[in-house]
Amino acid sequence: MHFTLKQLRYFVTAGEFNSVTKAAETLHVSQPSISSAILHLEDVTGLQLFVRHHAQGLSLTPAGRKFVLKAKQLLQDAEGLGHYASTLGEDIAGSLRIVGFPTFTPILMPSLMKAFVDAYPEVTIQCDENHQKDLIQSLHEGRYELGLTYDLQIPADIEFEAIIEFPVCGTKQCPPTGGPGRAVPERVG
Amino acid sequence: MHFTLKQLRYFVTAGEFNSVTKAAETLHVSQPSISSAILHLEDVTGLQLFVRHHAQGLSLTPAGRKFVLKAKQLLQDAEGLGHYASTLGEDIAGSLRIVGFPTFTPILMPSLMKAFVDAYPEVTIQCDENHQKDLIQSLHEGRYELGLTYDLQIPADIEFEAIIEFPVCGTKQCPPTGGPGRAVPERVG
DNA sequence: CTGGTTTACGCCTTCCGTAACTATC
DNA sequence: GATAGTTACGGAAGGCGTAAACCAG
Repeated sequence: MHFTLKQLRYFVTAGEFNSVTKAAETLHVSQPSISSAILHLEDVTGLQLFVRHHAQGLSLTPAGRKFVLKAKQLLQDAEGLGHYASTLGEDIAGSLRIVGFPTFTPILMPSLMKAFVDAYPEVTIQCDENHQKDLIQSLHEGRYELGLTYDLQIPADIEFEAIIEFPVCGTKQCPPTGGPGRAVPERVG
Repeated sequence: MHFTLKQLRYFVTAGEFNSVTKAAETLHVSQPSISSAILHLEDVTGLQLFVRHHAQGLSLTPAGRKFVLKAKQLLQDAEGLGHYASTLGEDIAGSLRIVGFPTFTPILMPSLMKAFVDAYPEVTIQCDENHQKDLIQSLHEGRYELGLTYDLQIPADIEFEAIIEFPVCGTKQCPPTGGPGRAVPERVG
């Protein structure tokens, strides 16, 4: 029993208009595309979904009517999933997990977090502490989006960005931004 | 924001195993298929769903973990829709709408309906009456699955099946079985 | 003859699998 | 060197659009 979301979309809009042609215009495709999608659905379900009136559109059978309702629901859910993914990328109602190096995290984090939650109040922040090795590993495992530590032994696949430097001893104090790979700053500001 | 159910399936099983290879074996496809599906999803959502550990599988990012849950739900719904379509074809918890010709419907229907509900107790039957022209039209419109009438002026696209004949005058008294097109008897018994 | 759906067919995109490459352990 | 994920590329399949056929009013 295999069908695609596209086929459901074509079928549902055809059902809403009771017309292949209208559906084709609405979806900006040709009539045969709509028609074949419907045929395919009727094939895999074994149902007759439409009654064809050759010169004046089509109308749903009782089974088709019931099927449309559920199909519409599924399409809405699919669209909802897309929206949901967007919100995950825009940190709306998202959560940001940060892991920091113990020695200076208590000193730096409060002011950083305050500035961040002022700009993005809908983000919930969780902050833990860990030493370098475990810190790197937990970033790799995706348990945190952000780490705050020294620029020491940072693997190449973790993007590093300096926020503070200590000129006296040449050591940089800084936060590798983001989990490995894609940069986080664009996502969280 | 476009993705397919197949891509979601590939992604979800990869997430369950934390491995492209295991997912490929489970789904009987090659690794590149899984990989490209994931890449596509990461592309359209703008999210990083996995952290890649080159030599030892992959692990979901926090965003990926959340996305998996919703995606899994959608896949279950999709499968549920397929099951639902099957039940529609097997009239389980289905309804059967019959329209009969007024003169003899009150005489024939009771015994027919009794025999039917004995065989298929889970079917609810609705029975109306209408004269020939309206009867045919409502069958065409899919408002009834079955009509009970004389073998007179039955369009070619409605399947006719005789159940009683009147030898005296040569007129057949009979029920066209099923809505137009596909035969209903196989579906309802 | 008109309006609307379906079939026929050729094109193009997408998906898939094999093989080679890369990176970690 | 072994394992696992990704890239490259050639082939197959499915989806799409144009054109033609079909069918009812």
